[in-house]
Amino acid sequence: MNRNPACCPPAEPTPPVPADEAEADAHLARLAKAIAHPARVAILRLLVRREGCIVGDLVDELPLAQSTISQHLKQLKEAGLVRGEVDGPRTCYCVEPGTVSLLKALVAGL
Amino acid sequence: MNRNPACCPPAEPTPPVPADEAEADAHLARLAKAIAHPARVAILRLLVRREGCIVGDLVDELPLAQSTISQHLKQLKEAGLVRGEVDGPRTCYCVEPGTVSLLKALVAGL
DNA sequence: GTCCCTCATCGCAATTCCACGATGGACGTC
DNA sequence: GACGTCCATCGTGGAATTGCGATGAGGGAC
Repeated sequence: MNRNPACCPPAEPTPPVPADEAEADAHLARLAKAIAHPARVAILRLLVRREGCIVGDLVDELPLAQSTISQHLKQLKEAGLVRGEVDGPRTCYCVEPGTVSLLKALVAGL
Repeated sequence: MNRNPACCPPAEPTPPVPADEAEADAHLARLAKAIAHPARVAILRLLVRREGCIVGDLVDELPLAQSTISQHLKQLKEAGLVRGEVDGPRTCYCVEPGTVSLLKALVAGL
């Protein structure tokens, strides 16, 4: 069940740096909002643990409907924390390490 | 304007440690939600910078109504990131270092 | 006492979030 | 081709956020 195809270990371009004050606040707020729900934290953790994950795996692990999980994945993707690549009939999601690092840096800078 | 009375530098009890997996997720989600808005990030940063701050100072710094800022402060307080103490007619807010440390640790542990 | 200043709280409207079932597109398998 | 699996999206309710002005409690100054 732990499929780890060549979908995920990508060379992310760069962990971009925060710009000025207000923009850093806004960026941190957006990233924080992305993980401001227990289900999304759980998803992120699962994706980190096994490097990449099929949606069906997440549906098995979490007590939520498939559509709900898909929605949470969308939010994580829009925040840039996660990437999804179509792998035949399935979709493989994986974390975007650069964005996660940026989040950690922004929080550490508080 | 930078008032720093004896209100704030308190000896916070302890930075409590996360418990099991699901509870850590929930706690991280709650803290993340507290900073999931640019205004709250800005407030937190201001409180860190000058150690403690009167509400009026925040109203001067931020482009928001007094009632809105008071509301954001309430959310930060409920998350435990901030503490408010009445100082005569005013109220002095300051960060709760233990909770901030916990947030940093939880994010770093992703 | 009477003002005035500071701030928390109370509606209220507009928006967004959260969860779900249902639908449908894309892709293998046969 | 027909069928089944996997998943994204739509539509819909209910709840929570976000912003504001208005109100009022609490304390100093006089």
